[in-house]
Amino acid sequence: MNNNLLLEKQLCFRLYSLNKLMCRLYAPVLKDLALTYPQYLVMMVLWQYKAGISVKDLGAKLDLDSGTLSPLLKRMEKQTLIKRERDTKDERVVLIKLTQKGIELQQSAEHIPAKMFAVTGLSPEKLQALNLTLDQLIDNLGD
Amino acid sequence: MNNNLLLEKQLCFRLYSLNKLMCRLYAPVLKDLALTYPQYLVMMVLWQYKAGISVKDLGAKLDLDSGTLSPLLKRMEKQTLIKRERDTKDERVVLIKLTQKGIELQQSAEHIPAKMFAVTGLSPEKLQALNLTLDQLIDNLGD
DNA sequence: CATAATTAGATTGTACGCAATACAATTGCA
DNA sequence: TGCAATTGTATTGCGTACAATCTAATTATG
Repeated sequence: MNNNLLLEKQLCFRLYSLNKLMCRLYAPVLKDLALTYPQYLVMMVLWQYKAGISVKDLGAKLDLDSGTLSPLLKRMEKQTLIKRERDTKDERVVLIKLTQKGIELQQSAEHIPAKMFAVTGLSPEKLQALNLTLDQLIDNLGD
Repeated sequence: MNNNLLLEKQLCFRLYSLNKLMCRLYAPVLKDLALTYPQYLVMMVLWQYKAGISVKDLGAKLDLDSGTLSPLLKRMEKQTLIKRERDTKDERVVLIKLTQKGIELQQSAEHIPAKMFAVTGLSPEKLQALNLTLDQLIDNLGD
């Protein structure tokens, strides 16, 4: 009997498990900022693009489509973290911009990366090596 | 300005992206078996435990709670892939067992691991090294 | 042996993730 | 210019994830 179908052998299951573990580890930290994990990812993009970014470009960065982003962004708008404005140059485009509250939240998030790095228990070198391997894999999987 | 909050620097975002990429790559392959990705994970456990397994033990293997598993298993029961029976020794326990259809589906899945391995573009050695690193990380994150 | 504590599942409510579809704005081209 | 194709976003529907809560069954303890 072929045993290649064992759960423990699958790379995909490791990635599935790790993603869930990460979400759970971030959850209590992000709760202080009243953010969910995907909302935190959105905020990281917006902190980088303070002039604003279209839903489309945001989706390209996060690899998420409008079916996910539209309701997610509406919830964030309701929390007054972001504003949504039609682009006057192209009315199809919705530009996402941080509110003052959204901008200020960055300070409260500055400590998170170091904190989460510590949780991984990896040395800086191991982390970098892992990141490189994962980037290569993302590339191979034809992102 | 601290730039540790860049999306591209985050290990968590790589894992988040890879998990989604994996799901998308499996989706068309699993569509032939009429399985979703989490259902495929459940089937792998059941193919290993043909005598049956409790919902609790299944949840421990997959790291999923009853809030996720109960409806998921009901959908699988509706597809007649599995049966759900109360354990006569302990009426609180629900035992999950494959139907004949569920058992036979394994043959149709045997080709999937090799196929997906090919997609990764990794050598067997690189894959094994990556799996080891990820297992260590899973361990560190306190699975 | 009665009752409190524990355990196994189910249910409810919220939030993704994504396919499929719809629609309005823009662009391309005859 | 007129109209088809394309583009950007929104909506709908389904399937996870998971916290919180509930119920029934079992176990522990005085």
